[in-house]
Amino acid sequence: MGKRKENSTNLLNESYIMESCDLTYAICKIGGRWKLLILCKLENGTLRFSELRNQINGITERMLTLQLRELEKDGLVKRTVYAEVPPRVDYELTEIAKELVPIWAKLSKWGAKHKILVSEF
Amino acid sequence: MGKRKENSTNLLNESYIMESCDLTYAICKIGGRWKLLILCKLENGTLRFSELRNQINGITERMLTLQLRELEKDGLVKRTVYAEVPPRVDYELTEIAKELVPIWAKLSKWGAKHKILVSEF
DNA sequence: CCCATTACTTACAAATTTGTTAGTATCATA
DNA sequence: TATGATACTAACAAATTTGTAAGTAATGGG
Repeated sequence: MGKRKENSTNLLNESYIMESCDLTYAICKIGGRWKLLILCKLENGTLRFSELRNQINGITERMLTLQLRELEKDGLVKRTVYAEVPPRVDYELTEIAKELVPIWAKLSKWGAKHKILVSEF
Repeated sequence: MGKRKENSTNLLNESYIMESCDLTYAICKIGGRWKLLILCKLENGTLRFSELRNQINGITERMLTLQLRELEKDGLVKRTVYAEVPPRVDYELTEIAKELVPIWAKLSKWGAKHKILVSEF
């Protein structure tokens, strides 16, 4: 998000892990603080920047921008800019991201169940 | 992993997100740097601390300990200590974690596919 | 008594992520 | 000409995660 240091142990470890484990790779792509919330909001269709901002409690414009940029770079979100003033930018899920939706659904279900189980102990 | 500051915006945001999105909740539970690699190694059965350490390239004992502790606290891994010297500690997936295995498998597949697609552009 | 083994801890430092605050550009409209 | 709306960016600070290096306890074997 800021630039990362090249050749830090940290970065090397991350690279190694992403290479050696497709699962880690997958989850890294959606691992930012707000990414999943953003992706979930987009499940039902296109939204513009301000709509996302308003639907996600607590996110700052900076964070929203950063997370969207990464999602875009990673091919999960498509960004469309309209040449209007005031500006208008739309975001939507890519095909690749849509493939994830049914998997998310299961994970989400697991999360809900697990949340209860753990909080009950 | 170190203790977190109470009442930081960061922590509040995290709490909010975990509450409002089961998916984020789920993924947070497995989001540590080495957690998935650990969980994957345990898919085939019980391993002891040193076996995990040896099978995961680059992990330090500190990190392995920290991640295992969180996985244990979150109910994903079961820790069994034997009263032996030198010490012997076994780790295995819990039932809850095993429920995730088929989901991981799909995510992992997606990751593998996505990795290729993105690197090709 | 000394050493090796195993599964950790501890104190510290570096890297990374996240948050805060204050801008910026553009142009239609008042 | 000043204002407002929208989607950002920039500089900085705080919080959090990750890594480094050096221990520790207990006990069987030499």
